[in-house]
Amino acid sequence: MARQPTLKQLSYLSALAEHGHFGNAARACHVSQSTLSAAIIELESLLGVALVERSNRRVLLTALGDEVIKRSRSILTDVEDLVATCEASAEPFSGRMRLGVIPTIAPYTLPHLLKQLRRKHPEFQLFIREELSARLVNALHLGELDVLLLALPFAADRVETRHLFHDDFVFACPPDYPLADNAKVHAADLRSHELLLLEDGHCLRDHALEACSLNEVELKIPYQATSLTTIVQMVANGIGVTLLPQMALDARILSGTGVKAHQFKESGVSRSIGLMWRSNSPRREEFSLLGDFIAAS
Amino acid sequence: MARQPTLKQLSYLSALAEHGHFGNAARACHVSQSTLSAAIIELESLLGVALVERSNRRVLLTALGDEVIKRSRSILTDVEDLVATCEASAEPFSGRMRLGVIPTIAPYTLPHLLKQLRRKHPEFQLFIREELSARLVNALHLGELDVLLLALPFAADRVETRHLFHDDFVFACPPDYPLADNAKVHAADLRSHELLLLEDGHCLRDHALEACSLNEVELKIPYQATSLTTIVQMVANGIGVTLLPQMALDARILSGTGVKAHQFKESGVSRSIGLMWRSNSPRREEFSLLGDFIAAS
DNA sequence: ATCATTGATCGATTATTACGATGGCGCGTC
DNA sequence: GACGCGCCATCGTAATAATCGATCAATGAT
Repeated sequence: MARQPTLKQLSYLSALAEHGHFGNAARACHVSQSTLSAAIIELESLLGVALVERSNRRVLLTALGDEVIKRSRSILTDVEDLVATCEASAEPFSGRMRLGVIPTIAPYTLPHLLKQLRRKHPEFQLFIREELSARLVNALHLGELDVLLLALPFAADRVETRHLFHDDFVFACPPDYPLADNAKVHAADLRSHELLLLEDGHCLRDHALEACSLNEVELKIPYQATSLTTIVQMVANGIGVTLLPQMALDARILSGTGVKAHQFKESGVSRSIGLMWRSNSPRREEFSLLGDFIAAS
Repeated sequence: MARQPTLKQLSYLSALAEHGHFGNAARACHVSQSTLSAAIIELESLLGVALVERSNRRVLLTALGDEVIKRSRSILTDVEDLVATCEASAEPFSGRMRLGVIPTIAPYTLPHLLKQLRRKHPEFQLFIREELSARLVNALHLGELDVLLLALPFAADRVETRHLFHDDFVFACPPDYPLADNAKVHAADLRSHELLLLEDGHCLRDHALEACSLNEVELKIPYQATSLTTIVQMVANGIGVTLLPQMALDARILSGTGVKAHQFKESGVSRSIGLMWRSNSPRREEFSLLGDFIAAS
């Protein structure tokens, strides 16, 4: 395997080509003339070719030297770009980050969040991936994602989580449902309704039931949908009732459907929204700052 | 000025990303694990960012690390290309060379020479510049050219020259000129003819006169042309006679014109064709080999 | 609980880089 | 044509950095 020239050698060569003079080039590089001379000699010896032609009056580039200079300058520029990229990423909200989000959060939180991020931190590149919690955690451990935005708790090893805010559940029923407009419902009353829920795998399902202290087996669950929007349509058509997260309502998921929403009499009927990252991730503070940002926006 | 990462560090990082394991990567780089570990730490410290995420089971790349890896690989490839370019140029006839040629040689020698070069040394890139000797020497000293192919002698400082071969002069006259077909002419006889020569600056003019031991003032020179082809046309039209280099005849400069060529009775009526390069050029042997090639072809 | 694996750390050694001083060469000058 | 000047190469030495083997600490696996 042939040895490689040093970036330092290449930059010295570049300076030499620019100044056409060993002494001046050395001064520009903040090294002694002998150092630069030795570096050029070493470089030429390494490459096995003559790059510059010395004379007492000036220094000339060989035809090959010219080619090498061009390549060297390109390489040096690339290295500087690499460093600049890292420098830009050194401060929070200026690099790139891969965020996994579950489907019952993404459509309701991301539009506003991304808009705010773009406004406050235009350099920040946030890549989004929307999948079920289990898949997200898997991707997290595979290193495909850096941090997850999901509903907690969700069992996972070697991770840290941070709670951001609570997202209340509300009771959603058809327009003609026998319930006064401003009435609040009891979580326990759900047992007597045809409850529409998302299909297995969506944590919203589990969290909603748990928040209401309900057990799946004691409920009538006629159908399982794949998205909250679908469920809302089904509720609007009188097929049943459901539980919706407040953030979906805030995002106007009910607008135009006539479906009525009722708060629960009990407090704490909610899910916890939080971040999750690998416990040995080197970007913990940055994730934490992202959490602050999400909670605040 | 921010410090630069080392190519070694970048290659270690690349190996680490490839193997996902410090020990294996170190083995692949033929260094100890501690060395590679220290190098990565140093690199991260230098860039001020976390590139890899360590755990006891595997090594994961940060999102930024992924970006850095991509850039690093590109840089490393560029460096390898640079080295390869030089290696290819290390052996003669495989790099690039800038050759200056005078107008009274170029059209008659280059076609065949370049064809042979391409055949024997397809990797060799020879850049040609055609100008008068004085300009070529100037360009040579400016470093714009590496070597010249011209007629010798030509006064110049700090150069070395090498004679390659003699190029005989022949006497060229109109078809109806009063001279037996196979007759040879005396150089001294030129005094009585209307002699057409190239304009000032062409060394052919001086060399031709000197080869014939003639002085410009004792000749009838009705017109000065800018190219041998033009002169031949004028000779064909009966305007006068001229001296032509044998290489031009070999290149069939007379074909179709009816102009007759006559050798000189004297031997040594010729010009010397040779190479010239800066005396401190580092490619002397290569120029010499090029000379061999030209003389042989 | 114990063990195996892995990356980080430590101290010693070696290799590299850098410097100032000096030498040698080519060019211009007197 | 001898001299002086400017310039790059070389040398010896000092500082710096790279590398190694051994060991430690942390983390999963058994």
